[in-house]
Amino acid sequence: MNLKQLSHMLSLSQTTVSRALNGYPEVNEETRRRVMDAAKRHGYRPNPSARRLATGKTGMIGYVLPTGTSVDIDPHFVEFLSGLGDYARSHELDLVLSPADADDQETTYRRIVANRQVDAVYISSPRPADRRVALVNTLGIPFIVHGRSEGFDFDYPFTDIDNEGAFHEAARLLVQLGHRRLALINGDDRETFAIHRERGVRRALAASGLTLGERHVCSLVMTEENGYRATRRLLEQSDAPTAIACSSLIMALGVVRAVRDLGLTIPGDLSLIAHDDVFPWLKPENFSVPLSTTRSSIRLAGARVAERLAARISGLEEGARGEVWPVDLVVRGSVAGAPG
Amino acid sequence: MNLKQLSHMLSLSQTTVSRALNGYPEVNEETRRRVMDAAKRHGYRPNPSARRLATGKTGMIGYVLPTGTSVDIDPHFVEFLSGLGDYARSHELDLVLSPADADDQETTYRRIVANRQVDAVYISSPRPADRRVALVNTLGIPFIVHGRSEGFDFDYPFTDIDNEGAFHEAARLLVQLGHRRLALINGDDRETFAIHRERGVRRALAASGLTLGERHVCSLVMTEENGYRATRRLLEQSDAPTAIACSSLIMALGVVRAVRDLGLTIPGDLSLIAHDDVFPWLKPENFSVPLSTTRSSIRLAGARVAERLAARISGLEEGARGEVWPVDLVVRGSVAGAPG
DNA sequence: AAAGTCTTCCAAAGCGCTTTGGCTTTCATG
DNA sequence: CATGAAAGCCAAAGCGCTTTGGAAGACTTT
Repeated sequence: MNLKQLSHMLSLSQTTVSRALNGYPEVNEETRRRVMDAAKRHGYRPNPSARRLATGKTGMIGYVLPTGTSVDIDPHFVEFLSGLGDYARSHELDLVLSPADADDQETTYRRIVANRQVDAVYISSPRPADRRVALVNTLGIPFIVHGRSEGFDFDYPFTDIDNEGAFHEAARLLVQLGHRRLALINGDDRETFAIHRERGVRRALAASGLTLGERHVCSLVMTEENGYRATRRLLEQSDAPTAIACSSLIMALGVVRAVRDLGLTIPGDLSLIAHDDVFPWLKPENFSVPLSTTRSSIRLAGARVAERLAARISGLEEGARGEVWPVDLVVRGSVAGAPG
Repeated sequence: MNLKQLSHMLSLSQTTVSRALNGYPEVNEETRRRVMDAAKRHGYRPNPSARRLATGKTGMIGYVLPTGTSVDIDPHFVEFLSGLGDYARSHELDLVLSPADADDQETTYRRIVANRQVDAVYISSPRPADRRVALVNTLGIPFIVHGRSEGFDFDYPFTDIDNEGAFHEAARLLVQLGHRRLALINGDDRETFAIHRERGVRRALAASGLTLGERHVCSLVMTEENGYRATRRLLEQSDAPTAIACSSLIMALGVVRAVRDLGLTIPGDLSLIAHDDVFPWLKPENFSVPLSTTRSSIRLAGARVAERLAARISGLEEGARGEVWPVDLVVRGSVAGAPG
């Protein structure tokens, strides 16, 4: 059932039927009702391919997925996706993932924009002066950045959490508890979130005349194994830290294992605070010693990004407003006063 | 730059240019070269929207993503996606995720098929007599099932791993080591993979005249917390098992925690084998006691599914061939002879 | 009553591609 | 030298929708 057939059986022109269906004003309400009715009864659904060709609108949002045999997709992605999908579903938006060589995403961005394959895109895990952000900005496609980039001479819309504030609070708490030697087990420090977190820790330490030693900060891909290694390295050095701030729950698993392997205890020998993006399958309160966390649901962020993308597509949102969500500090058993 | 312009500057018809570009035989090789050349030089890329309208082909594969505020996407998904994306990238295929109400995916399947939004779809985490499989089968869109459904009067193409064989081997090993009371901590037993795994364990036990007690099998969503709870329940009952087969590495984290909480040790008091889908961020050899596993890369499965989908789209693959991959049993420190 | 203004509808022109059906030209064949 | 086939090319008809530029009729206004 296509427009032609439908309009024929209504003895109306395609124009009128199209307009009736798309809510244009210049059609009699009575007629509109008839059209709507017939459309529903015959299960008419406009052919999206035809519509896109005519309008350029696709009803899809895009994401360029960095891939490669040695490239792993972050498990956070799936949680973000849950939220995004949740919103997208209720608005009949589809998400198209365009896999790209992790080292050459530009080609893919250009392609999906040139081809009008999606109405908007989002960018995640941005780095300072991220080329993708600059690119989509000049390409002129609506977009939202999940996280933040920095160092541009233009503004852009983003949704981020207050990583600096979160880690500032976490570090401040640890300092208040008497810790003097803090360490930071961070994610890849080429990404902005990691930079912000480090900044937060440093700022809290500086406020008490302390510093974050070179050898007390590790920046690694967030795996359990890296959490373990980093912790071993930290705790086996001469001025071992008495408290660790950790960028991920998964790494925290490794931290806990390392501490145990060394015959130490949490929080007796080491206090630990990790960032929790809220996974349904791994909860900080269920760690052998309940883990203190800075918490922010990445899933909610996904829903929010989808919402903003939809708003930008339909012209309801404009400008370059960046929003920064506060992060909760949840104190549990893994922190205590500094030993000794 | 569109076809019209390109053909105009080549003083050729759109027909010829189109055919030259698409590799049709009825065009002079010399001409084809000229066309190809000009196309490349001017960066001509056929407009996909127009092409889809004309051909019906989209260059996209689809996945209906079950969503809902209380629906969590499985973290395995991201690994599968890595593999899928990896293959898709090298073949210029995009993946469109269509979020659907988890309780009504049919509408969405019908929509994407009716609208010709994708060339093929895949289905994951199938259940016995899964309605989605029956649906796409009747809808006539090319598809591959990742995993298996059962109980149909038709065959369908799938790629699955030998879950039954894997858990059969695992259980057999445990029995050989003298264990008489095995338990199974399984995933959601409405899904085929869980049923197959249970079957594998039962078969191995039966071969030695043993059985899997009702109270020795747990079917739960695969979270750390559920792994913990199941283990507590199992080990605190009168005829506690001396060995556990576990369906996921994430649950195994909970198993280990519960064992520790109870003051027991692995493998002294309890032997443990878990299934490993191979996550880059959590490795069985890094468990406090290296974990024995049945291993199969879900990422490779993703790549394979993409490959088969591409083959079906282009007509290279037909029929309903199901393929079942063997699973490796990797023995590490977490298994030992039965205590006592 | 003439002139303007809405209201409501339509024919037809795209959107950019593929494909059908045919038309030349060339060339081997009898 | 006529003939048939093969090679190489093209005009035009879709694909199914939106949108432009009217046009007819009803209704006010002067």
